[in-house]
Amino acid sequence: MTKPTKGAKIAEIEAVRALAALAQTQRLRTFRALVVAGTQGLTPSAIAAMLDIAPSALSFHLKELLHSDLVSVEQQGRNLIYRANFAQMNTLLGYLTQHCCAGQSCDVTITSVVSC
Amino acid sequence: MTKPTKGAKIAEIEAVRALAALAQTQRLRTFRALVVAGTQGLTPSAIAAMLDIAPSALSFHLKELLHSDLVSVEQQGRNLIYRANFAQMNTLLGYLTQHCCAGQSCDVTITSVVSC
DNA sequence: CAATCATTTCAATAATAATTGAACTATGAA
DNA sequence: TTCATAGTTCAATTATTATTGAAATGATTG
Repeated sequence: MTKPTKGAKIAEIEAVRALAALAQTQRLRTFRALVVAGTQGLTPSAIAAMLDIAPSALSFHLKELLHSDLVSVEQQGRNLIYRANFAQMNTLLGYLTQHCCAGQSCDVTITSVVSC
Repeated sequence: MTKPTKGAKIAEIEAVRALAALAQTQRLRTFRALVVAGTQGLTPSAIAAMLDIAPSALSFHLKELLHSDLVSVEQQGRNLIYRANFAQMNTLLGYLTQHCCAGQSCDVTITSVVSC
């Protein structure tokens, strides 16, 4: 048994914002790339190269992700480093599980999810 | 330990669709209401009353939810009964957990999620 | 300092999504 | 039948999002 986290709470409006941030192909891919990159993070140019997306479009999408708190930025020299905010993603998953997964089959599924 | 489910897979495009379906206040509320209602489900008029939403707007939102397979409908006399599709919600959660939650802190969170 | 690289910002446009109200369809009840 | 109820569909409108390219910002290097 892993130690359970408290799991910060999230308001409906923030949940909607985070869902909207992920509800777009380019942004979902961006976020996934950041998840894969882990603590090291990625620069916008690296992401743009991976996803073949225009810099200004990427900038726009990164801002959406920032606003929903799903990613963070840090400046490093003349690069920016974006990182996935795992805590916020977990908070979102917690919200969805608690509010949108009540009732039957829920705990079964949650257990399956542990395989991640 | 609960028995783990297989957890149907979902493609990126379906995940995006499901996320988009939930990424809107009225629809998130609608879905939540259906989750709470459980197998009994709810009629559009019941939902419209609960959420104070115009019938045609609700119809539009329900269609979005249907398209993303997060809800199902069944006709019953002159009413329609909408129900949350828990399996699809679980599939979405599985997708998010596997693809957007890799790396550190994931299993910790998943465990916390079991409390749902 | 001048040049360059990384990135953002801005304005214009294009594309999608949401809201409204009226009209339509189907079922069941009087 | 005829009427009322439940819900959808449609067209018009409005609002929100996304894409583009050009210009601006800011840090680093020569």
